[in-house]
Amino acid sequence: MAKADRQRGNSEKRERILQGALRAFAQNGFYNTRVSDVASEAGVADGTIYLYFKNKDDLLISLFEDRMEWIIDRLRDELEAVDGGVLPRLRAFVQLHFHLAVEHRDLAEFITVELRQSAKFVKEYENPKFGAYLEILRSLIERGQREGVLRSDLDSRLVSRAIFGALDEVLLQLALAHKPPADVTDEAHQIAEMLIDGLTPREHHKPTSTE
Amino acid sequence: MAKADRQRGNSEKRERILQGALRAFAQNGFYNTRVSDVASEAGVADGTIYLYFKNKDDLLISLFEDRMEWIIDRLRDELEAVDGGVLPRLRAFVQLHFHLAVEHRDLAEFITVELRQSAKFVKEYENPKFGAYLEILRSLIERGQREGVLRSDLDSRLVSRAIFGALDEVLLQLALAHKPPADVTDEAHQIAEMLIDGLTPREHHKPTSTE
DNA sequence: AACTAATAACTGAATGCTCATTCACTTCGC
DNA sequence: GCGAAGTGAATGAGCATTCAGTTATTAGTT
Repeated sequence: MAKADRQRGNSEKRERILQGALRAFAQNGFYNTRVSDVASEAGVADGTIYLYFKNKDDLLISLFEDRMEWIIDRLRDELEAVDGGVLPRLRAFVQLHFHLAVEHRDLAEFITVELRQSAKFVKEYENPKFGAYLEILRSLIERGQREGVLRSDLDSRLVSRAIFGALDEVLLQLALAHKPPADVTDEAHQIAEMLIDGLTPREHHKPTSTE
Repeated sequence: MAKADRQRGNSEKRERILQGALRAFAQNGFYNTRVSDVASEAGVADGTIYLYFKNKDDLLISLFEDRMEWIIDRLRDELEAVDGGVLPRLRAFVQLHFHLAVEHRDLAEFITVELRQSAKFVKEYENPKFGAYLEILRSLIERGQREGVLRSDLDSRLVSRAIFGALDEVLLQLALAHKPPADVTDEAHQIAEMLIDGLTPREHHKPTSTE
């Protein structure tokens, strides 16, 4: 059990550091956070961080990877648990997105604020996990299009990006404004209805095929 | 004309610095840009920047104010020139948003990437210009709701944020991907159609009033 | 119009501060 | 008592900001 303990000890400390980094970055942003801030937030010495991460950039990227993976797993699991077709799942997706964020405010602030920056400026980092997130949404939309419950004249990639953007922006407000859960459910509902109405088929969508 | 020349000379240099800052920030982000980078981009000495701006933060904020004001003025002007009701204007708004961004890629990258960061971390800066931008959209939506061409069961503030988010996220991709203008028009069109279909009234929106 | 002086605009090397990162040393687990 | 894990003071690089010195502009005087 020695090995297992070591393992556990190791990754427990790693996790503590990640948690400290999350709190610190969410509060002050990556560039305004000192490595020593993360260290004291995590209750370790400055040097310890370098036993688990190559440098400050690596800490940021690792935090992304780790937390995004967690989010994606939860989303996937909870979506699969939703019975019914594409529309209920889309609604669930929006609700989940918002409620996850409210339950984990630090995480929400971190991701909404740092995602763009980091994607662009942390050299040679492609952010594959964010791609996976979008992919969940995209495949859901494509399925809806194939089944005929969603209009097919829109590009699924484009639409999923637009939806993500809408959610993300509204989220940013929610996270910063400390809104109560009831409001969150309501706002999520409104957004979901708007998006779904925008995506369900209507007569005028195919003016060429008069058949 | 001596006085006028001095004036012109002054603000021309200020503008040169802002332009340099825009290019530099768009390329490398605020935190990865040295003041001396801005200086050389603008063709002035490092010290000169401090004759026009209090410090690096002030330069960032001034750039926001200045460029946002320019954008807002253009949006307002061009929207007023659109005849017809709310729907054509909404469509025009989306097209304008995208085409402005493509014509001014640096500006688009700067705003999409730095807006959130700055809003949150440049102390005591409330970003009133961004509020004015959202307000244009919100008042357009409210008018549509009053006139009955847009559904009234959604909060206009929430919706305008969601729309901004959707546009902004798609824009980010467009700006980074260097897409040709034809694609831009098409993507703008798709987004506009989706949003408008999501916002126009349908029977099921008021299930309580069976009347 | 030429000269002078006063003022404003500009310059960029020097200053000093803020951290990320390292490493000689200590502590822990076995 | 050995190897791994952890520590935190010391190092040094990077960079925002300053300011003594230079150059351009304007106004005043003859």
